[in-house]
Amino acid sequence: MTEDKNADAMMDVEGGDSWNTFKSFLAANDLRVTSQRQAIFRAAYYSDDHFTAEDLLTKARQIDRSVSRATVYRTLPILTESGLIKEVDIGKDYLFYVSHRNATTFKAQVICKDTDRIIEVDAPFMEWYGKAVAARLGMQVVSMRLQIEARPSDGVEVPEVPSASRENG
Amino acid sequence: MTEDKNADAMMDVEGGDSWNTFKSFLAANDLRVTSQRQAIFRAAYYSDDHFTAEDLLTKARQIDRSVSRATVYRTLPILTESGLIKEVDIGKDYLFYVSHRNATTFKAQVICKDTDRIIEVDAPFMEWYGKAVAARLGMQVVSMRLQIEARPSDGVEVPEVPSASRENG
DNA sequence: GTAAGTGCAAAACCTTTGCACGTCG
DNA sequence: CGACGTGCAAAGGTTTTGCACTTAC
Repeated sequence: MTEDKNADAMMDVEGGDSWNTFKSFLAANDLRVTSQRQAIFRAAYYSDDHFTAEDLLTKARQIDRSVSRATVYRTLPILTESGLIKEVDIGKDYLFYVSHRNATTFKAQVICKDTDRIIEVDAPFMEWYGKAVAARLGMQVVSMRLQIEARPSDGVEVPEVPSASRENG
Repeated sequence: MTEDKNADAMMDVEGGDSWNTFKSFLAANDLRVTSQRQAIFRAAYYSDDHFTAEDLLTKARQIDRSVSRATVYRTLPILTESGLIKEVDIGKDYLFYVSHRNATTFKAQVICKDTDRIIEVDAPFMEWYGKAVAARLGMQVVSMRLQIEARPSDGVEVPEVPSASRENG
């Protein structure tokens, strides 16, 4: 049940057939295509915002009732390793994730202390800077994160950014 | 027991009387000076490396046997709020802390994936960069972190840095 | 003397894991 | 049909908390 055509139908919405990317990744790693993985993939990849494992469980269950928490936790590493989503650790007790659609350059996170909103900001310069810092220590960058906790300046209203938690730099 | 003179005797080792700073902070916040807090302060502030809560418990107990895990966890926020130590979250299940002696400029952390060592690196430029990024969103920086996971470049031996996990930039 | 601090052990919380059953290929 | 995947519930591991006792001031 939940034939491929469902996912295939929406695969071109974002311009790339990411569903096929995912299926290929599964095949390449001798992993099976299950209805649960498909539901979790869809819920995650087409999310417009940062989400937690619990969020993802809820969304995936709206697609396929049989999805369990354990399977969500077991599928998240597959999605991150396939590059379809990105893990975002902002130092809370739980992790966030974001769909990696369109992501090309390095992103920093601005975390609003008042609203808890996470804003992904292009910071291409950081890629160079990180490499330089690491090189000075004779090391190669594996990964990197820049996070800025901030709050609205006095008198400035936080703008509503409907369905777009990404900004350009 | 454990008279003030013990702490007072070592207070000038690092050039500032941080013990008095701590006592003042406690007084200013209507908190009491206890032997456990003194032991934890000493174990934390005079640490030469990043340490966990568990590490701190062990070290503090070498100074005062009566220190409990609960008190360590209850004292850590006091130490960070007083500015004597700094919390370092590198995304593991547990937090690290570093003594904040000498710390003036913004530091980034380079985390060696091979050795798990954390190296504090001066990155004063980041202070400006973070402010600029936040300002563009109409926000003010509350705090910031730049972390670089890296591993030794091929053929490069990681240098031993005895009693100094801080580097200059 | 009284309010604050402490130790102990249990609770909390997200995430992982063991096991028996289900299902993809 | 056999190996991989899943759901459930219990376990894990760090940090927090309730409670009765102790201690600073």
